[in-house]
Amino acid sequence: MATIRDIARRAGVSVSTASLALNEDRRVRQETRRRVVDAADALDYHPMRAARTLSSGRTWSIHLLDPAIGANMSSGFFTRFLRGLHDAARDGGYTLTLTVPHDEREARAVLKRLVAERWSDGVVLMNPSDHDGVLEDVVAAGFPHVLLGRSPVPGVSSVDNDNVLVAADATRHLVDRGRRSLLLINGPASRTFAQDRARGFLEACGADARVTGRVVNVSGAPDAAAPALAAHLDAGHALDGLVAVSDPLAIVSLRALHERGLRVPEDVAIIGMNNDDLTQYTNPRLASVELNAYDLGRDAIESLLARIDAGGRTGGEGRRMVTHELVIRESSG
Amino acid sequence: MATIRDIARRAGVSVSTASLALNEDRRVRQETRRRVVDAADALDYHPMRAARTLSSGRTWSIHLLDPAIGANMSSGFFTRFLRGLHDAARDGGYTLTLTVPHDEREARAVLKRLVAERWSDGVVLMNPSDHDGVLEDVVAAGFPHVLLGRSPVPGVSSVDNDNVLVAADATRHLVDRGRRSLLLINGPASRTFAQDRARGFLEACGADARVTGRVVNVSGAPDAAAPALAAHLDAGHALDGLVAVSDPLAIVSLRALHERGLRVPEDVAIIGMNNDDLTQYTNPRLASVELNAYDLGRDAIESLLARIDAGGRTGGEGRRMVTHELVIRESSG
DNA sequence: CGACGCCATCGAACCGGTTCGATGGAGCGC
DNA sequence: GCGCTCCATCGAACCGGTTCGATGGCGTCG
Repeated sequence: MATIRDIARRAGVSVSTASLALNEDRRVRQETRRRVVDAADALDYHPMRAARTLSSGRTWSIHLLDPAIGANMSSGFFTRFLRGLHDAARDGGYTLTLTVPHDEREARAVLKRLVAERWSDGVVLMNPSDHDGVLEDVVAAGFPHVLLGRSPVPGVSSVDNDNVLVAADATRHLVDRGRRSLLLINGPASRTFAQDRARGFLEACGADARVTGRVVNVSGAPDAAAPALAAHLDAGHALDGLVAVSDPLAIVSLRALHERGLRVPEDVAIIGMNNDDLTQYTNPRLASVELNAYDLGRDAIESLLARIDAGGRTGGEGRRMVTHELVIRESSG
Repeated sequence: MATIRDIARRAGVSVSTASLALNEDRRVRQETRRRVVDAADALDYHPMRAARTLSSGRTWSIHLLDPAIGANMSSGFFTRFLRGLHDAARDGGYTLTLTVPHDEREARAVLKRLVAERWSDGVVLMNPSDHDGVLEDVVAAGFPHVLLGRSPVPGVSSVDNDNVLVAADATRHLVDRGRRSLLLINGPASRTFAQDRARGFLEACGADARVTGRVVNVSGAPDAAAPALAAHLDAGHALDGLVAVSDPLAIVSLRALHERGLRVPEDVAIIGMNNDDLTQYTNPRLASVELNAYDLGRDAIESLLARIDAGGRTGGEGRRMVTHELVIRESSG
């Protein structure tokens, strides 16, 4: 392994000049730089990361803290998001690091070490649960960060879909196809994304006097959608359009309707969200809302890098919204 | 940020003694260690990673090089695998780093930098395509590594399912349920996993004289299973049992059979592989083979750590096999 | 009582880069 | 010809740990 001292010796210059030359400092003469670069090429020189970090203070890596991998989020969404993160980080010259804490206590511990041991220059916080203290920690430390999937808190940058609009667009799509009695199969009422989607749904329903819209909240496994839906129908409510906040919820609903003898989309139109891989494999194929997870990842990194460049406490503030698109398939009529 | 010199000063010892005390060297007296540890606690001391790496030569991180995220592998499989990697790495005191090269050229470049700049102590190579030179590079460099999803090459450790047995077990399951005319919807014939699975399938078929087994290879998107299946039926072959090497392939086949008026499982029994999330959402629910991706991840790390501890060139050799289980659901009869 | 050995601790070098202040030579104006 | 500035380069300090060889105090043994 060649070190910078080897390069300096071979190029016939001092170590400091070699370093300046390799970092394209304009103080070194063109011809000197040339000699240094040639020597570096000849010896296949690569500066050791840890040494660079120690002296410069920058790690050139970004950490992803994600308690939810394989848990409450769809895998397809996660992998697309991860690719977005990765690509944007790489474009900025950064490497990606990853932790999957199993509970809040562990998340806080990891975050604390992350900051104290200076593993990375910034952190992406994925879906922190609503009551954890991870956020306070990171804000208090003035450590560069960006948050995913939650409403902004003062001083915290976040990147998210416009959940109000996502739900409203999906709802309007069903209304446009003539559906009048709608139901939203929503997530837990405690989560802000669910609150936002309920709002968008109800606003879209309220815009047309002929339309009635109701909301049920389900939590835990997607299977919980089936009894919730059954209760709705048993209560005698009319139903010809169904919006689900995730594709698994939509698919469970689809099965439940089928078992009650209701046809999709003839009797009830359905649209889900996330545009998971599995939408293509249902019968009928499931309409969904593409949330552009890849862009979410890219935007998160861009926001974070802005904050890093600004020195931590400021930069990339506020909430970035990522676009979404309806993906119309058979289930929506 | 407290440094080790602050600790030493507060504890009234030299820097070297402080370092030895914190690293539990038994040369330091119990009482001195106590003082140092107390000082460290009081100042909330955390050794900076880069400094530790620079002087000790160990990064305490493992890199995952995975060209396939979101591509030819199922997302659920990937996330479970990743969790396994993560958990085992964490248990060993290591952190996880990640790259997603877009093509072979980039993979080689990343790997080269990884080794030269010493980012990590070892690398997990996921599904390297059969013709790349990544393997040669890593073997030549004597860099600790472990490979996933491919037959072992001399000097390369690998972790994998026993693909011959996976296919044989799935096949025997259908035979046990009375199926006699079987078809394997296989991956590209160039991939070793596909070769192994074909072998297992044919061996299981050959064990019973009443059973006939045929294989079709498909590549690219899972949709390609439909025409392949149609061609098989059009050729006049009998068919009452179908083994697919992935769940998407199985689901596409299921739809294709349905469109030809064949019932599952009455006319044709189906079993897939990977036990993806989506198996629960098909109609009928899809039987599958659980490949224990989490264990695959854990074993990969364990093998890698053995190699790291052995100094790179040796340790954790050969091929580790991970168990699998049949998950019986409606589609297999 | 002196020599020896052991134990705990220390100082200094080292890992491989970056950066800052100093140095020396060339070019310029007066 | 002297002094000034500017430019290119250099030496040394520094980042924050680890590790090795040296040192000094103590108890033990002959």
